[in-house]
Amino acid sequence: MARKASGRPPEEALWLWKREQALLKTLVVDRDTEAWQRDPAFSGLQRVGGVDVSFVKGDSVSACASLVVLSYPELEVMYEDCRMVSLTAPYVSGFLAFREVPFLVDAVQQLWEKEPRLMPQVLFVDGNGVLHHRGFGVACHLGVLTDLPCIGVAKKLLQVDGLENNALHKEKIRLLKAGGDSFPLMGGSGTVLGMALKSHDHSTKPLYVSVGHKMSLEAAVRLTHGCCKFRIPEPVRQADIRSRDYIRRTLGVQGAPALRPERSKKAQSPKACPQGASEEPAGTFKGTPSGREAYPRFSSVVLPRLPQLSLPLD
DNA sequence: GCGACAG
DNA sequence: ATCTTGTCGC
Repeated sequence: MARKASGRPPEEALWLWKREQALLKTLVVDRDTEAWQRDPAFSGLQRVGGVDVSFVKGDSVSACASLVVLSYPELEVMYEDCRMVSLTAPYVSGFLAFREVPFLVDAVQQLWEKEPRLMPQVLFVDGNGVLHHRGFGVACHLGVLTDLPCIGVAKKLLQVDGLENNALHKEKIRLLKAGGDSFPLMGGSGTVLGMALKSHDHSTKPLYVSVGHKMSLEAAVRLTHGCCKFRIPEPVRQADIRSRDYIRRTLGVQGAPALRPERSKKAQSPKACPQGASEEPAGTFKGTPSGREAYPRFSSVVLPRLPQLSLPLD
């Protein structure tokens, strides 16, 4: 029952999405807002979060959205939430957030309701922040909707505003010596959109870090390096590993030759991990008249619902 | 036809 | 994103 991907949205929808991005972009804060962000050792920082969405192989609709929270600086998982969702919007470069962000916001919202003390003080997002076609990537989008500091971490350079993955760029990468080394990514307008970061000593491919929300680029790069045990920042890496694992166990019985006849979909709770209450797949926009509003919009709907940001005191 | 294309 | 085994290195 692998549903197929919707084609490219009509220009009408893309126009609305661009308008949405332009509106929300005015709310982005691209500087440090928390004391720990300026501390040389990030003292005061205790919880870092990561989000990711993994897909079912032959299906472009079924996916697993995950949110994990790790302790800092130990980087041990203290919270995990994986849930199957049905994506409605197709993937369109430049509009990734409209496909994935609603589910990530839900996950954050649920964490706030059930384990507010575990709310991360910063979120690592798989994708770009201001390093984006219109300066508002998925990391900015999630940051604004949740009001949490966010860092965009992409694995490939998004070639926008004059940025090119050309010979010169590759040479700069080759010159990065040790983990933590980086160089600025300057857009055509002379603005630094992000940094290419060698996340650890023996990594060939850099990470492309950009500001998502409520954090300076300098702090974002420094913290990203501080969260890398491997090339991918541990919060995002754990979210990725666990979401894929969840999928593998969810349809492992049906997908491959059943080695274990008695294996339903019940196995999940290593730590303090709510496994998505196993209800109907989220993302099936209920109060939506079928036919109209083919794609979700949420800014003005979600913002008022979110709780006031007041970091839990320990 | 060719290059781009976050996830 | 996903399709995919072994292999080289610490």
